Amino acid sequence: MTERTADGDDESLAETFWAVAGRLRRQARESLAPWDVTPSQSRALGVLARHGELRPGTIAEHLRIAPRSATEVVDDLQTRGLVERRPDPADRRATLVALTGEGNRVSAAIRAARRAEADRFFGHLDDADRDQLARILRTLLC
Amino acid sequence: MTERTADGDDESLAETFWAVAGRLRRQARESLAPWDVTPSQSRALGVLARHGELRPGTIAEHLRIAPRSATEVVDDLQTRGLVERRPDPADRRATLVALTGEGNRVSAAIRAARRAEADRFFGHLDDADRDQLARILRTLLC
DNA sequence: ACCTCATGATGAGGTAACCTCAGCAATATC
DNA sequence: GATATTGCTGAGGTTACCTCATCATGAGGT
Repeated sequence: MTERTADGDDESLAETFWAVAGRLRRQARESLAPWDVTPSQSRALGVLARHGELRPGTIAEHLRIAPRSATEVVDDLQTRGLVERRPDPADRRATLVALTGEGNRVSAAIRAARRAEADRFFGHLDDADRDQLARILRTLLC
Repeated sequence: MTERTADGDDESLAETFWAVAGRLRRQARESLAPWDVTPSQSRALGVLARHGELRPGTIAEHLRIAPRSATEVVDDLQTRGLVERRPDPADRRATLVALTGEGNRVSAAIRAARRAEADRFFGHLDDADRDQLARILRTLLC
């Protein structure tokens, strides 16, 4: 009886926001399944695809995570053969991480899949709402 | 590739969404620090405060997580003395989870803190945008 | 009464995505 | 040269989930 669903719980904007985040997260994970790549790995692939070879520390900055965490993501991508490390000729402490051929292919495929996924997810909105949402979210980022 | 943003990698709505999510998450964690309660625990406290005593499975539904995961959150809250379990008189398989006195106090304090936090976070928006955002997010939840 | 199936909670074990702290090597600075 | 800083990584921890198997109980049929 009454409402059984969780819909009664969005008393605040934040709650609603998190509910949406959960959905989006699940869907992202699902849409990445064909490549056996996790969301955070795919984010790192995206950064590399956009910026070319980078040091782990720089990847960390782009992903807004701790340097140590980037090491981990790079490790995972390397064992999957999607990236390779090579010494940075400019600084022998440093390492450069670059996409392999496979990494480039997978990264491109994922990019397409993510776009499709976003279309599916945000497709329930009309164009005006999508624009509104984008604008409001950007406002929140200051 | 036409990237405009120097340090922001937000090429899509989804990226922007996750950037906002990250901010919100960090801020939530911070604002909960005084009570040594994690975000997921605080969400469970909120559900209990709003609905009164519930079974773990029902809490799971409200939080949109697996029943087993609710058991875990309840465990944590119980060791912190914020909730207690008692047998459900209506079904001997089931357990009811209720806030303790302490749980009620903490839950109320957190509720206030979260409201303050949300005001701070979403306060950059004017009323119209806040309404828009809430409406759009609810649309995304179907 | 008995059998079967569904349900509620939980034990065991796993995963993703982070974190900090300490240490090593190389570089920069004085 | 001595010292501080930087870049990466090993070790180990945390949060918040998950699935699968198990056990007791409940509901329904024969």
